[in-house]
Order: sequence, then C-alpha cells, then structure tokens
Amino acid sequence: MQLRFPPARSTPRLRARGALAFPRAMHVPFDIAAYLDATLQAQAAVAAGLETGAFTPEVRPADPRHGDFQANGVLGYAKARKLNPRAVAEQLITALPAEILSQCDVAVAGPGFINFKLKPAALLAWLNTYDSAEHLKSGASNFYRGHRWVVDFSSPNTAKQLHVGHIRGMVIGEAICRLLAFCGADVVRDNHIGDWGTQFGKLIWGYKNLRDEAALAADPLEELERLYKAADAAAKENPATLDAARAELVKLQAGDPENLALWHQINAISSGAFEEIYRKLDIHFDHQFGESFYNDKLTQVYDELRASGLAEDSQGAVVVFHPEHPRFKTQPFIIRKSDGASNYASTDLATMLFRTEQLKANAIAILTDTRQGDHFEQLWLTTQKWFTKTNRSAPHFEHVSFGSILGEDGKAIKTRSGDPIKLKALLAEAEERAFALVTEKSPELPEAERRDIASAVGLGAVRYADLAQNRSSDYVFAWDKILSFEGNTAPYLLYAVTRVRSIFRKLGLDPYDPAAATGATAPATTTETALARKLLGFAATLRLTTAQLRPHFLCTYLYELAGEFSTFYAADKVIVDDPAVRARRLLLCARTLLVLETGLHLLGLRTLPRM
RNA sequence: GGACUCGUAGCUCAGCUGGAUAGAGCACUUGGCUUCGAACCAAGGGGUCGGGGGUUCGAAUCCCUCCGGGUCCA
Repeated sequence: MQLRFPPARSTPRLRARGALAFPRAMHVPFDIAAYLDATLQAQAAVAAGLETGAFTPEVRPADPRHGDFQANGVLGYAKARKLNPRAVAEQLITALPAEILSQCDVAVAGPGFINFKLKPAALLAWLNTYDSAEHLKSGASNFYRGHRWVVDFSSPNTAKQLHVGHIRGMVIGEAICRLLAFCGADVVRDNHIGDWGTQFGKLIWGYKNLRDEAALAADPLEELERLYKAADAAAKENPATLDAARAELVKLQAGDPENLALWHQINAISSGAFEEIYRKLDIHFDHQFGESFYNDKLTQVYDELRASGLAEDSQGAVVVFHPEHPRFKTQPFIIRKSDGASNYASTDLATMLFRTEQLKANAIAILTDTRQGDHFEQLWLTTQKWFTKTNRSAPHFEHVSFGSILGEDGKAIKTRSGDPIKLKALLAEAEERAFALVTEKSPELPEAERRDIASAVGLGAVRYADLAQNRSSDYVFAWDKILSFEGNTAPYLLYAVTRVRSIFRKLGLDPYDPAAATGATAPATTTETALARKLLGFAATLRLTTAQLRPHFLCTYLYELAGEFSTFYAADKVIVDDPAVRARRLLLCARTLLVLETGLHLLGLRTLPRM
C-alpha cells in the first residue's frame, strides 16, 4: 500500500474524503484550510481555465488582519506565465462554488493574495459541529487513517537511574504518540531498553563481589549504580578484575544459568524503578522490546547484508559504506565489531526489520537526542538499500531528534558534585516548589487538594517547559524559568482552564453538557469573533504538529488560545442577564475549555477544576 | 580537518519548509478589580533577523562566503 504522509498543508487523501461536501450536506469540514485548498484545486482552477497540473492554491491560515485563510498560489503561477496575478486571482474568485462564497468573504489583496474570511455563521457551524473531544478526534482522524506508526522513545539503559537528560525524549515521545493516535494513526509504543551490552560484565562481577544486601533492599537501583561504578573503578586498578568482569560477560552471553538469572534480576530491578517514574508522568508503552530481544535476530542481518553485497569485511569488522554520501563513503557503518560482538548498528537494523515485518509498521519514529544523528542517518540509508535488495518495502522513517538539556552555565547539566541530576529528585523538587506557590496563592484550600494541585502544576510545568520549546534546540534548565508561572507556561494555561470552569461552576452547569450552550447565536463582538477564529485554528495546528512531529506548535497555539480567551474574558462579561448574549458567550467558553483541555491532555498535562 | 546544528528586542524564545508593516513572555513605563478567579487584561518604548554577496514579484526563511557557539566523526 502506498501511503502518503501529510505535509503541513492539504493532501490528496483529504480531497478524496468528502471535504467538498461543506455545506451542502451540512457537513462542516474539520480542517477548513484543507477544504478550501482542495476546492480551489479541484473546482475553481478548472472552471477558471487554469493549468490544473501546474497550479497549487497554497491555502494556509492567515494573519488575522487579513482574514482566516489566504491562498498564495496564484502569485507563482501567474509569474511563471507572465500573467497579471491580480487578474488571475479575480478569475479564480468568480469561478468559486457558491457554497464557499456563502461561507466566506473573499477578496483579492496586495499583489495577488486571495483572502478568505469566514462569516460568523460559518464559525458558529464549526463550533456546533466539533462540540466534544470525540468529535474533534473524528474530525482529525482523517489525517493518519490507515497508518501504523511504531514510536520508539525513552529507551533508557538498564541499571542506570533516569536523570534529567531522559525526560525530553519521554515527554516528547508520549505527546507524539497521543497526537498521532488522535489524528487517526494506529500507534505502537516501544521502549527500546538498553538491556544488553558490555556493562553487564562489570555489573555482574560487582554484584557477586561487592554488593551490600541492606542497600540493595533499601534502594535497589541506587545500589546497582554504585556496584557498577565500584566495579568499573576496580577494573581500572586491577587488570585481573577486568579479566574477571570480561569472563562474566562471556558467561552471560554463552547462556550461563547463574549469570542469566542475575541479568534477569537486574533488569527487573531496573524496570521497577522506571515504572515508578513512568506512572508519575503518565507515560505508557505497548512493548519493551529491549536490545536483548534481538539477540537471535542478528545473524539474519549479517547474512542478508553480506549476501546482498552491501556489507563488506574491513579490518575484521563487518561494515557498510555509502559511496554516494559525502561522509559515509569513508566513514563506515560498523554492523559487527572486529571481536565479533554486536553493537547498536546490528540491533537497530534487526529492529527495523522486526518493526516492519512483525509489527507491520508503515512508519517508524525513533526519539533520541540529536547527537545520534549520524548513526540514524546511516541506519536509514542502510535499511533502504537492504530492503530494496531483498524486495521489501521500506516504511517511512523519522529520527525525531532533540537538543540537550543544559545547565544555567550553558554546559551539560550536572549536580554540583558532577553527577547527573536524578529525575526522581527533580520531579519531587518541582512538586515541592509548586506546593509552596499554591499555598501562597490559595491558602484557603485544604492541604490534600493543594498537594494534588501542586502535583499537576509542578509536573506539568516541567513537562510543558520541555515541550514548548522547539525540540531541535538545546534547552537551558532553570527552576526560575520553569516555575516562573508567567508567559507561555503550564500554570498560565492551567489557570485559564480553571477560570473557564469557574464560570460554569458559578452557574451550576456542566461545561461538557451540550445543553450548557444551546441556543447560541454566531459570535458578534470583536473579541468573541477573535476567540471563535482561534478555536477553529485547532485543526491546522494538529496537522502542522503531527506533520513535523513538533509538539511546540501545539503549545504555542494553546498559549495563544488562552490569551484570546483572557482578552475575551476581560472584555465581554459572560454571566449577563440577556439570555441570548449569555448563551452566545457560554458556547465560546465551553469550546475554549474543550480545546484547551483536549490539547493539554494530548501534551500529557493534567488539568484542574481549580487551583 | 570534515560533517551537522544554531545565531532574531537587554534576557528567554516563536516565526506554519519563500508571502503582506518580523511577533510573544520577562524586565521597564503607564492604566484597569465594591461587577463572572488580578496566577489576569489593556497601552507604550525597545530590531542593520551575526556580517557580506546572490537567486526573484517578494528572503529571518533558499544558495555561496566569512565570523561566532554547540555537537558528532577519526
């Protein structure tokens, strides 16, 4: 099956899915930009006599000053044919179907832009149609229907604690999974744990010779970390110890029952500790196919790559070169080390095959920090060639990379003693700090509720700070910034939610009860209209966010939405005597709450009734 | 040395793969709560988009070249 991956704008798959029915069949398209784009392409361009193969409307959300959407495609088209762009735009407008003209004010502007401004009734129709999380989801689920995505994220190493450096991949990965699923994809979440490797030699040796039973019982993972460090130090001092550690590794790899049992035990301890944090952060996996899972799948990789002529022997190792690539023509992709051992390249190749053939992935996304870019570029080049040679179709692949977390000095973040900051401690501190703040702002609330709020706000703040910044940049971690509770932060958004909820609470209404907003008429004041238009922008935001797998687009949108709401809230009083005005504004409040909460939940934040 | 990545207001960052007068927050100045939650809102000042060249109707965005920070590879 040939699948297309939605770009930021419209896709052929959307055109085929009844987007043209608006409003004849009273079906309101979820993504109106895509609907306009499709209609211009399929109907107007034909009617206006344009070369349809060469014309793309390029409809996109517009600056509010110009309207809701703008079509830029005429400019390039007219230029290439030495036509007057404004004249072509006028032609196109006169050829527009009546259904569009009944919904939008359309005008040519500037050198040849076509501006579309939705009429208030069209805004109302959308708000009435997309009135629940389920309906938003069904609107969005056309985007990725039929796509099965395997998302590989978190993927920590066994026997090491999660530290600050791990949180970005966890949080971004979880958000991406939720977003793709919301947009119709079938998502398989896989935690590719580093549960196999040379560290186990030292770890097992340390466990056998240096362990402290009491410490192991008290904090198993802490003790494992200590054992590894101690064994590592001992091996450096004494060559005999190093040999002994290597011997333990060889025994493990040969299937020695005692070492295998220890290995299982170490993994179980590790998993337990990871689970604790995953639960706290509401992070979930369908599978934990760690590196060891691929042990028996590596020979197939070596055999096929050699048989297909892609891999060659070099200085005792098995490597793949990519002659067409400026760098990888000389920099080898080592798939088997000279000592015969496997490495990340071997297991990752086996993983690509397993996910394609067994998990039936159309698309694979792997989240790691950007430093592993070279590795994944080589992996992907190799996979494509390998699959081609063996008549397999390759899935879509994305290395979803992200920058490092830095300390306030701009260098890799560390504690004062030079160790990594433990995630457990970081999250606890976030909750502590949030509790102090909640207590200061809302001392009247019972302590149990303040604790609960602090948890949502503290964890949400850390999480949101990681999501709100473009993932490709490095990220400077600073408590002041994360818990500043101002600007584009979790507390601001959570606060907006509580303000909306407060209105309904005051009226004794359930904001998610459809009856709460019945009888609403179209938005009337400028602030009402601005808010309504922003709400419709949710569709384009979801498309953009998933197309680029960059959750910060959704963050920015939600922040702007909360801002529009705050402006509206200050300008237009909701609880007024006039029932028509009240209903109109309550509808906007209900939908603001719906989109804010839906969006925040997609990002993994917990929302609150009050704070 | 080669490759990748980033450089936007005093600070922290957006800018939707080339669109209209480059936007937010913090900080600063000013105004707004006896009226739905002020953890809020409104208004104002603040920019050679690192420098230079090029591509075209149009460049923060694409190309070249320098400068500077970060990362990866031997």
